[in-house]
Amino acid sequence: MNEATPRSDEPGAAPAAPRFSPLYRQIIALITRGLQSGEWQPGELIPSENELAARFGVSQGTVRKAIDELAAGNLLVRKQGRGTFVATHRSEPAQYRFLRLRRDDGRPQGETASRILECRRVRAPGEIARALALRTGEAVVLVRRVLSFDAEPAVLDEIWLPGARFRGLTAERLQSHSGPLYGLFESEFQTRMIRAEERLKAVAAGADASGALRVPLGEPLLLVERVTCTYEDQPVEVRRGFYVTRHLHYFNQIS
Amino acid sequence: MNEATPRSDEPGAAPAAPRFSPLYRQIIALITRGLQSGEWQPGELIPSENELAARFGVSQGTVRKAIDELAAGNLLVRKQGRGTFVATHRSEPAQYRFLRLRRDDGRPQGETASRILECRRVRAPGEIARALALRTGEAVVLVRRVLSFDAEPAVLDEIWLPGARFRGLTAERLQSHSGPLYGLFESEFQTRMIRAEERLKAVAAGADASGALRVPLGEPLLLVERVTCTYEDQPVEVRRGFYVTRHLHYFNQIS
DNA sequence: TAGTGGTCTAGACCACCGT
DNA sequence: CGGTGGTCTAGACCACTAA
Repeated sequence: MNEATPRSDEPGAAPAAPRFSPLYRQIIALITRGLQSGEWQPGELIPSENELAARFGVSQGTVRKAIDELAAGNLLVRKQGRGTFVATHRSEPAQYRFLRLRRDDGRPQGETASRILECRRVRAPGEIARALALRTGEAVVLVRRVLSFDAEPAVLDEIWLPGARFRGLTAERLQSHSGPLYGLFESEFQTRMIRAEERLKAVAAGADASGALRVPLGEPLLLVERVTCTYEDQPVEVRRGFYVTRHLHYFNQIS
Repeated sequence: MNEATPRSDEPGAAPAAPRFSPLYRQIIALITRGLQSGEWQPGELIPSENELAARFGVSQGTVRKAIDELAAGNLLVRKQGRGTFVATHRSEPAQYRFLRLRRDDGRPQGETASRILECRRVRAPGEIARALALRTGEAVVLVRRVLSFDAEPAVLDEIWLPGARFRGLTAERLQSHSGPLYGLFESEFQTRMIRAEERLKAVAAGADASGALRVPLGEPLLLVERVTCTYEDQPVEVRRGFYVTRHLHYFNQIS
């Protein structure tokens, strides 16, 4: 590190603040900045460890530790002999990281189809605005869609996105896109979804869900409320999904 | 490593098997064995990195990498300046790793009470036996209980445990115990729960759940089916929990 | 064969904890 | 203060990939 050596932590600084930031944390921040700024696009190869070490003026081992953490956080993907790549929602084998629905029998999830019900620009209700760190009434995009597995309606999604970031998103664009939504967001709106928090509840199907999912009124549905964040933990999506769990289940691993 | 250097991978060995096991993996296995055998009990301090390095005949950095992974897997807990401890379900601040229920308002979870409905030794039904890697008809312990938060019934649990491992488990012992069940299992039955897989569904309350949880028949409930494993991914518990999610939710983090 | 990440070592120094 | 884990470095060698 050429300037601003991390050891300097001025003793007169804020008292309760973290008193020390190791070098590799700063390297993490620098690499993250490169990802965020689009210097390295999803799917692309980033410079080698030695190259980054030279650029940042630290040892290769320190860069290695930084990349280790970023890879653990699913921001980068290491491939021995080839290099380190920016993770992507498109070509990843593990793109099911965010859709945790599985068939009760172990069989693979046949064909997945998405039908867009609507895509409107509206003013953010208070609750949504709060979750997205916007002001109430600011523009948001509301998308409603039904996801089907093997022609069976499985999920009714209601998706809220900040209007500014998703300028130009239309039903046509959504309907004509194939593959995971987050792949579209990443390539068309420079927004990569990194992390999400979900709250799950069991609810009875209302008229809306009942109609869209073709299940009886009152059918127990799994309600999944998600807030998704991009870099720096910035919230950029709120989602309410109603899952039909008659032949499917939400899978979770605790470890 | 004094004997059996990892480099030796005989070329004539099984073709599809992993061809190379790094040193630190072997250290992980050795430390895990120590945990499993009870050489170091939950909550105890394990030897320092230097001491382990000397014992195993490797460098301190290699032991460090092994402990890093074990700490990431919640088997060990590092405390700077003090040493490395065996993780425990008793005194951990993050003992809520396995109970992912939260109040809808952010407030802390007042008092948690457990009422044991029954604790019987029975022959394992086929499905349970399969999940526990037992033979159908082998002895298992069936525990049924209700968990209440602030005197509100919240969870009806049906817990299946291998009879051999949990010899001597009785309703009295369960009822008289306070704190998380896994703490009891760990101190009384030398069984530490490490990892779990859960499948979530929404279901309608039947007569059983309705009565035990004091909710109307047909009330949507969150059904959580869990298989819990101890060391070496050995399954040692099957659980079916019915969660009342009127004022609570199941919290999950995707990252 | 050259270049990448993966492993292993040895040694230095720092931050934190208990005594 | 001594001992612990935490960070950083430098260098060696291995495993894997692609050209």
